[in-house]
Amino acid sequence: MVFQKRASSEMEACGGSHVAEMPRVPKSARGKRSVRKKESQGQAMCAFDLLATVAGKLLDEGEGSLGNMTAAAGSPVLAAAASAKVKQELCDEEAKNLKNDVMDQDSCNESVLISHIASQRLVDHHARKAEDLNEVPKAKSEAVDKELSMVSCTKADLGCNFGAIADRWSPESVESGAFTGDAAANVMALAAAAFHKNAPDMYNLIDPMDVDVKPPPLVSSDSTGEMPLYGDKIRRSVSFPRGPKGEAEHVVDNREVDDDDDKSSGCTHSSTATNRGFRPNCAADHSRVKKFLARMRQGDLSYSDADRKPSFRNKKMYYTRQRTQRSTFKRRKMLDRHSTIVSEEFAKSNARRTTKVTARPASLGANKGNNSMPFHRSSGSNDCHMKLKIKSFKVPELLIEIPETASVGSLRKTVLEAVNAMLGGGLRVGVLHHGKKIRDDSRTLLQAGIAHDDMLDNLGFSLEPNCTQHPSQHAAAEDMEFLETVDTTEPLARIPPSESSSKRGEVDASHELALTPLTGNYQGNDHDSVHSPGGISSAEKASANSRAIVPVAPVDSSAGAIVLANKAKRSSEQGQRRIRRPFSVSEVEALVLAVEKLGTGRWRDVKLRAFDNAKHRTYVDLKDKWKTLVHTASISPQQRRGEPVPQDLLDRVLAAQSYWSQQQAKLQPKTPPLAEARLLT
DNA sequence: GTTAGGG
DNA sequence: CCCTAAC
Repeated sequence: MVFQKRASSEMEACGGSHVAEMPRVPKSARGKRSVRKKESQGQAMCAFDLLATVAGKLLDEGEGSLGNMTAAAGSPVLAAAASAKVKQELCDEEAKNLKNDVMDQDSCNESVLISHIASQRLVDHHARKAEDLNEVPKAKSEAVDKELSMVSCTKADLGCNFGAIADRWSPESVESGAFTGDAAANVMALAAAAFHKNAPDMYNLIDPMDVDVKPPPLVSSDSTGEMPLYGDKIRRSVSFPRGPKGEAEHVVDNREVDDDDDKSSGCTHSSTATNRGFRPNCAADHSRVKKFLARMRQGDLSYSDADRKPSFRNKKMYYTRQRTQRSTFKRRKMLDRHSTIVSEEFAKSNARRTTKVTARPASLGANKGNNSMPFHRSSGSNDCHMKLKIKSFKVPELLIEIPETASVGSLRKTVLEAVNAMLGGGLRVGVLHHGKKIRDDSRTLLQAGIAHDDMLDNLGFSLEPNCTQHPSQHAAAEDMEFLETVDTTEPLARIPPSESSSKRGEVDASHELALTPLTGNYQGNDHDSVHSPGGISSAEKASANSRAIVPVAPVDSSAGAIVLANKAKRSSEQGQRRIRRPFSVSEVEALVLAVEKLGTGRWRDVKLRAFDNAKHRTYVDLKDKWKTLVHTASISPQQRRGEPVPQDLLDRVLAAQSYWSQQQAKLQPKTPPLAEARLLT
């Protein structure tokens, strides 16, 4: 039941006009999870524009979900009226069939509706707060807090952080920066503006009292589902370098929602912001609101059960549809493991005085659905537009250390500081396609391959530290692999960015490893193959990374990411297939050299010897590559595909293969003789 | 954790 | 590239 409703809601969210079949994206699909495109016919819009669009949407979201609350707060009458209206809406909703609603195209004043909902929430919030103050003293409050701590960082926590962060931006700066400078800067500014406005309310929302134990009727459950900024699952991960402020590292213990596709709790609303030139898709938004309402009724926005009962969550997986059996299985497996980890961590934290838990990018927003922000960008031209729905944003991982004896409040504060430190310098938005980061802003969406159906599930966005200002952070966020394994050992020679993008380049070159022609050691950098249209797949790196560390969703390394919903880690993402990364000639050369030296049965050594730096190449990959090389060398040049491998290299491949095969054969015979001898005796 | 080989 | 059996 629940699932079905959700499913339909999901589609609504994508746009009422959209005809069913919205392939569900495995969470794992990094690039996919965050954004979905609806219709696309022509894309003259370039990636740069896309960023701006996203920024605008982000702002809209903020205004819609929080800004209105501010207004309501200032006017009791308005709030009351809004309250009544919201309730009415809810009632109506009850009686309607969701699917039919999807087709309802007349109602476009979503902003109004949202406003009402927000108002209602605010009213409820204050009412409850007052109530708690009078009737439920500290005892209860503390109990609640405690509970929250167990559940880990809550959504509210993250929300708080964001609010604070946003607070650091001034509206003025936002105004001036909007759409005039660097796309990333614009996005940041807009986001900041949105958050800034809501900062006060956000703080209110995070008030301990706000987390009412008793789920208030209807709109009430929002206490947890409101902020799209938070996660609910604890997860361990890699560390994050100190913040720009030079503060000590922080460790956050937060949870991450196992962003199940069908599970969502957060709710972000969007509102029209015509003054910025953006106009949400009325039909889509309208239905989104309905979906939201429906969810609230179902209590989906609550963090209760699902968050604390892994088993329950797993069960839900059975409802995940449109997924292959295989992926489903994997996913389940992953979740199970994840649960285990979470438990272990809890145990550890209880056992030790100081816990050091790395939190994966908390899924900031509520899980999906509600965070979605379908929007439509209207430009004067008659270009075909793409409709995108950003389900979440990811933020870089944080490492926080805090004594167990610390209070929840201090934890909150610590997290806040960590986030501030990380994001204080600014954010940039990354655009991912098929898991690869698109670094060339000048390319059009069409050129970047972001078009039509394929991108529906392959386009993603991520919030990243602004490397320009905080290189260290960037490194951490974008290339945790390096931090973990390479940074200190590998020669980090910089190579000029090969891209031609005018607006970028500030960031990318930083972690490029030089292709040092050492003796057969392919010192290629992990990013070598990535550039414009397909930057390296941070996703892949992330997945590989997380695989090595935790069975959770991979962190989009390239971006820090607080995915509003991810599970983020990408979480999902573990099941995601790694992106294909064809071997370059230099890599082949290194491989051949290593195999010539070591033989064909020592892939691990080959890896260590020649690809120790290429974190994305596992020894299995090398073995497979050798296999294909041998095959390639055996067929006619006409039958070969892909980047042509120099014939001389292929010849060496055959020679080496032949040589080592013989060696192996020579060793084998030794056994038979013994056997024979045994038989004879 | 590695290897080897099929998919 | 993935997956598994086998070690």
